[in-house]
Amino acid sequence: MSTPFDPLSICCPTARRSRRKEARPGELLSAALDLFVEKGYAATRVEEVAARAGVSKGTLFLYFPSKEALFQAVVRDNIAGRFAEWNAELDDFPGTSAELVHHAMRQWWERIGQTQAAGITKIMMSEGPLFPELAAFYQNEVIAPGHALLRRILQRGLDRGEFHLPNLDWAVYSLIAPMIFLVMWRYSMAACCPSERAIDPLPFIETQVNLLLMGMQVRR
Amino acid sequence: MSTPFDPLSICCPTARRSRRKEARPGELLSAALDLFVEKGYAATRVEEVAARAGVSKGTLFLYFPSKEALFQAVVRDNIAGRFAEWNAELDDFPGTSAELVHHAMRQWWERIGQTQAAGITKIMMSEGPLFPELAAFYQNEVIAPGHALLRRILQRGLDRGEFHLPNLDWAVYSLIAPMIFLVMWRYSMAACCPSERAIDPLPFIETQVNLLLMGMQVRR
Amino acid sequence: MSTPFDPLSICCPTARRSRRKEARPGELLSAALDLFVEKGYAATRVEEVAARAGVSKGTLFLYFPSKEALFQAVVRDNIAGRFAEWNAELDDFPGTSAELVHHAMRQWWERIGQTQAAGITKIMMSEGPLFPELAAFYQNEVIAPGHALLRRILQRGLDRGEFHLPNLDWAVYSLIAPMIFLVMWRYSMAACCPSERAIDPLPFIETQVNLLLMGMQVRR
Amino acid sequence: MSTPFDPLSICCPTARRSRRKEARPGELLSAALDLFVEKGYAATRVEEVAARAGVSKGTLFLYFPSKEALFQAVVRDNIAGRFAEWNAELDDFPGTSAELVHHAMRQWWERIGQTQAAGITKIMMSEGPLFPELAAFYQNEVIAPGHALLRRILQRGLDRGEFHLPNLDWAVYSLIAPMIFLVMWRYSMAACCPSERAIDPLPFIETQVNLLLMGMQVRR
DNA sequence: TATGAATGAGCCTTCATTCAT
DNA sequence: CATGAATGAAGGCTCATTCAT
Repeated sequence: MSTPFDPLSICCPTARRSRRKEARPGELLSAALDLFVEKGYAATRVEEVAARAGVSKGTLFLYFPSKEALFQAVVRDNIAGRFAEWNAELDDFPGTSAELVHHAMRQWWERIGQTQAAGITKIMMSEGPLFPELAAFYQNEVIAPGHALLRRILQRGLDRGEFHLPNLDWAVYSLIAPMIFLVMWRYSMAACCPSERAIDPLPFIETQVNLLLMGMQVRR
Repeated sequence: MSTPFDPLSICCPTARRSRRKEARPGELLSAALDLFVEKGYAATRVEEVAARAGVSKGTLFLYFPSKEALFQAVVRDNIAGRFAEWNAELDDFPGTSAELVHHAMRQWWERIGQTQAAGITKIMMSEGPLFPELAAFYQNEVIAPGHALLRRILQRGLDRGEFHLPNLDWAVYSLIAPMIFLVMWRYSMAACCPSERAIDPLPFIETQVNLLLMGMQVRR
Repeated sequence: MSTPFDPLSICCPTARRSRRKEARPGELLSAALDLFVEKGYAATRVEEVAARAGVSKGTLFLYFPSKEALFQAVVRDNIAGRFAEWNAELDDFPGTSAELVHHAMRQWWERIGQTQAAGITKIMMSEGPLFPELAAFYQNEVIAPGHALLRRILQRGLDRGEFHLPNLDWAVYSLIAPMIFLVMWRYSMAACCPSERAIDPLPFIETQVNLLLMGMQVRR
Repeated sequence: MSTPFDPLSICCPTARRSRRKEARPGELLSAALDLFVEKGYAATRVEEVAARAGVSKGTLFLYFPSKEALFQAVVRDNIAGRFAEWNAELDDFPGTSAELVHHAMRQWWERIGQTQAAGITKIMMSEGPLFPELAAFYQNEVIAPGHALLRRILQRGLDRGEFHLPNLDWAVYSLIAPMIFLVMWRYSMAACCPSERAIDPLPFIETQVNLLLMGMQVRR
C-alpha cells in the first residue's frame, strides 16, 4: 500500500496531477481494503478510508458514488475481476486432475487466502446477511463464479475418467470447506487468541485435499 | 430459556409480581440471545431487545448497565456458566478416553452447536476484533475454560496411557476446528446459500473425531 | 405559537412530563409550520425546527419519522384534516348558492388565506415539482378534496336551478384563481416589495366573486 | 438562446476558437436559464449547467464568479437588459393609450410570459425571500423598471386625458396581477395538475385588460 | 420498580468554490 | 483560456444511554 518510488513524480511536474488522478482509485481501493478487512463493512467510516488514502471525504465520492459501491469495487478489484484469468489458467494445465486440484488450492492460498483479499470473505460471512444488496452482489460476482470454477475442475476429472463423483455439488463444498476454515481461523481465532501458534496453512491444505482425493479418485 | 413450571405463579398473587421481577432478566436474556444471533452484536438495538422481552428500554438498563453487559450476561447464561457442570460430568465418565472424546463432541453439538448458543461463537468470530472488551471477556470466560476442558480430557488419555500426544495444544485445536467449521457453515454459508443441502453434523463430527483419534491413540 | 399560561404546569409537577408528551407534537408542528412557511421545505433544517420547539434533533424524530412525514403532518394539521368539518358546514348552509360561494370564499380567507396555512400553498407551488412524493400527497390530501368541495358548492347551485355552468371544472378554477393570486401576492410580491401597500383581500375576493357569479347565475 | 447562422464558424479555423470564446457566456446563460427554470435556483447545480453548456465546472467560474452572479446574468440577459428597448418602443406607439395597454400586455406574453423568461419570475416569487441579495437585485433590475414602464404607459393616458386614475400605483398592480397569475398557473398549477386543460392566456389577458380599462378610462 | 421522553455524538452524502496543471 | 481534482461545511437520520416521573 506504500507509494513506491516513481521517477515521473520527480522529473515531470506537469504529469503529477494526471498521474495522481490515475492513482487515486487504486489508493482509495487499497485504503478501503485495509480498513474493511480491519473493521468490517459497517464499522468502516468512509472518512477514514479517505484519510488513509490521503484525501478528503469529498474526494472519495468523486470516484465511488457510495460506500456500497466502494466495497463492491474492492471486491471486484481483489477477487471478482480475476476469475477470467483463473479460468484461462485452468485450460492450460498439463497434469492430472488430482494435481490440478492440489494446484488450484495452493494458488488460492497464495493469491487469496494469505492476502488481505481473504478478509473480504470474512466480511461477507460476518455481515452479508445484514446487507442484502452486498450479499447478492457477492453471490453473483464471487460465489457463483467460484463454484463454477471448482465445478469445471472436477468435471475435467470426470471427463477424463480420473474421478468418480456421485454428487458434484457435495464435492465442491468439500473443497470450499477447508478454505473457509482457514479464513475464519486467520481472522477470528487468530485475532482473538494471537498468542496461539497458528495452523500451518499449506500442509493443512495438502492434507485435506489428499483426504478428499482419496474418496474422489477412481480406484484401479 | 424455557420457563419451567413454577408453583409460585399460581398460588399467591403477591408473589406474582416478584416472580415477574425474577423472571425479567431471563426474558431479557432470551430476547437478547435471539436478536444478537439474528443480527449480530452491533446491529442489534437494545430497544428491540426490550420490546421483544415485553418491557421498556429503561427497564433493560435497570437490569443490565449497558449493551455490553447484556451481551456478557447472554454469554454467561448460555456458555460460560455451564463449564462447572461440564467439568463435573467429565469426572464421572466411566468409559475410555476415546469414548470420552466422542461423547464430549456429541454433547457440544447437542447443547451448543445445534442451539442458538452457537450463534454467540459466530458473533465473536465476526465482531470480536471490533469490540476488544467483549473479545477479552469471551477469551476469559469461554475460550480459556473451553480449552482447559478439552485439555483435561486429553490429559486423562495421556495419564491413562491411552493417548500419545507430542503437542497438547495442537490436539486441542484439532478438536476445535470441526466445531468452528460447523458453526460457520450453519451461520454463514447456509445463510448465504440456503438452497444447498447442509452437511449432516453428527456424522461429520463422528468422522472427524475418528480421524483425529487415529493419530492420537497409542498403537498396540 | 407561544406557550400560553397553563395552571397545570404550576400546580401539579407530576403531570408535567406527560403533559409535555402530549404537547410535543403540537409544538413541533407549530415550529415546523413557522419555519416551512418562512424558508420553504428544502431550506428548513429539522434541527432548527427542533430547536424552535425547544427540543433536540433526536426528539423530533421520536414523533415524526422523517422530514417528509413532518411536512405531511403539518399539511394535515392545518389543511387536509379540516375538509370533513368544512364539508359538514356546507350541508347546513341556509342561503342561496350565490351567498354560499361568497361565504365559502370569505371563510377560506379567514381560516387559510390570512393564516400561516396559506404558506403551505405557496410552498407546494414553489417546490412541489422538486418533491414528487410531497406533490402527490398534496394532490390527494388537499387539491382533490378542495376541488371536490368547490364542485359540491357549484353542484348545489346547479341542482337548485340557480347556476348555469357549461363547464364545472372551469368554474372551479375560476374560484381557485383569486385564492392563488392572493397567496402569491402575500408571500412573494409583498415579501419582495414590502413597502407597497398590499391589496385589501376581502374586497378583492368580493369583487372577483361578484364578477364570476355574474357569469354563472341564471338570468331571469 | 438559439444559435443563429454565423459565417465565422465556417470560414476560418483561427476565428473559430475566438468565436467559441465569445459564444461561451451565451451558451452558459442558455443552459443556466433552462436549468434554473426547470429546478429553481437552489436546486440547480452549477456543474450541471456547465455540463449542459458543454464545458467544465471550472470554465463556468471563469465567466461568472459565483452561482449568484450567473443567475443575475441570466436575469439581465432575459429581462432586465430589455427595458431600454421596450421603453423606446413605447415612445413610438401611435394609437390610443387603451390600445397601448393592450399592446403592452400582449407583448409581455409573447416576449416573457410564454417564453422561459417567465420561469425567472416564478423563481423569484418562490425563492426570492431566501436569497435577499438576489431579491434586491431583482427588485432593482426588474421590478422597479417594470413598474416604471407601466407607470409611463398609464401616465401617457393621464397626460392625454384618456385615463382617470385616482391611484396610479394601484392601477399598476392591477396590470401586474394577471401576469403573475398566468405565470403561477403555468409553472405551478399546470405542473401539479397537468391533466387539466390550461387557461388560454391571450383571451384571459384580453378580458382582464378590458375589465381594468373599463374602470380606468374617462367616460365621455 | 418501571417507564419512555429526551439527548447528542456520529455517519453518509452533497455541492459551491478553489487552484494546480 | 480551460480543465477537473480536491475541498469541507452542512444536513438528514440513528441509537445507546440518562433521568424525571
